[in-house]
Amino acid sequence: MGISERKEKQKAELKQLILEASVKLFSEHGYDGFSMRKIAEMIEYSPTTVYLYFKDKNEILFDLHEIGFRKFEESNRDLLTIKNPLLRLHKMGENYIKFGLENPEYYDLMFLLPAPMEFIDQVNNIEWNGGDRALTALKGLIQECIDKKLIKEGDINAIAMGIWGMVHGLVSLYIRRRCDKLIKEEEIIPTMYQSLNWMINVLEVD
Amino acid sequence: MGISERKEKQKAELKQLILEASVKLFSEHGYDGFSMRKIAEMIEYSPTTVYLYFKDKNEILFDLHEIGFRKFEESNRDLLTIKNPLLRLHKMGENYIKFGLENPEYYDLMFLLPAPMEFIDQVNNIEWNGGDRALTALKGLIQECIDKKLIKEGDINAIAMGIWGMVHGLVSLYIRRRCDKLIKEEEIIPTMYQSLNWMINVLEVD
DNA sequence: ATAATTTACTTAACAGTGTTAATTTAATTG
DNA sequence: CAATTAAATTAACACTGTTAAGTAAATTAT
Repeated sequence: MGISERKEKQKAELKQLILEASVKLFSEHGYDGFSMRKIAEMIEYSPTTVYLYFKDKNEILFDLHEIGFRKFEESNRDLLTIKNPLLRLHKMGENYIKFGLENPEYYDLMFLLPAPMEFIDQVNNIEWNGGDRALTALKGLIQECIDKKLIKEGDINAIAMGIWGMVHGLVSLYIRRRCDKLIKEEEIIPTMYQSLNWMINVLEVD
Repeated sequence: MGISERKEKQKAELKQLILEASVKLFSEHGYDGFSMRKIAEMIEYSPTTVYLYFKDKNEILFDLHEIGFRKFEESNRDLLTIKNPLLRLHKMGENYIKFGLENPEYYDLMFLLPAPMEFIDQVNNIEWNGGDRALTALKGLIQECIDKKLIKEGDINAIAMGIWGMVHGLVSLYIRRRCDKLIKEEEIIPTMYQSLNWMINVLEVD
């Protein structure tokens, strides 16, 4: 059935086209500038056509958030070359901050906006794989540090949430503009890395 | 001029009425359920009347965010009884988390939503006093801890941002539902306090 | 006391949003 | 070539924030 195969391929292509337009629209104009009607306009279809390929706006935002996670994992590939787990942990934190600063729109979607989680709630039997992979990686690395007695012992979950919380907190305070009213412009980003630095230092076993 | 005085008082009263309706609407239904038209309906005026008392929606949200800060400062009054600065720092962190968990809508406005910062940008000669007071208090406390050699030395700004970042990160991951897909429901909140606990412990000088 | 003016508020409208139902157009199958 | 299926569209609903224009009442001036 070559004909139905080609049709499916075409359907997949239009879906891809919608997604690509969405990526462009979202990464350039963020959540506020993002709308179903604008996507339709970009691909030169009527707004309702988009609904033949995606259940709703949240499904598109969920897909975009997954693209963000893949981008994030990509940016973490260079960690594999670092042997020392504590050093790797430090670098992982730096990468996290760097990713957030360089991809604020994706970061927003991955960790700040309600949309992707709302989609997960609506659709059954679906997990938050992106977040799960990230946290699992972090916990594995912390365990390694503890095993090699590089950092002080403690509950893995608490340590992981603490470290994640801190870098996430820094990035999201920055993205949501809670820093620029309190800290001199040119000192914000250096301070963020210094904070991470300080934390890695204090948790290091002497 | 008793007559114009009374008129001004009436104006102030309606402004207050709008604000009270806004508080109720926002704290019960959050940002998504909040609209100018709904406020108008609540106070039984036309939607455009609201614009005679507030420049736009962002001004109302800014005012609400300030109410949130006052509520937060209120909840921190019990800190004054604690003599030991490190203990006070710990308790301040706990209060921060507790406030976020108990007042997620206010927290959203104070630290997560763009609206209040957008208002500050639009209006000239206005500072983010709420955030400024909070960070100043935190930095003062950290300085006290360092002076009394209770915690390891380091750059005050970096330490303050690190601690704030961490508690903010934890609370905002919780509010934006990034925890419940990764951690067992009943373990989330205890883990948050454990994370704080762990951080206070590692930064303590031996 | 009556006319002019200011104040307080409303109606109507614009330009947008997500989404659904009904309808048309095009392609495929019988 | 007709019947059916698939794909896309138009129209509509119920919202949103916000502005311009108009109305009614209260206040001030003559």
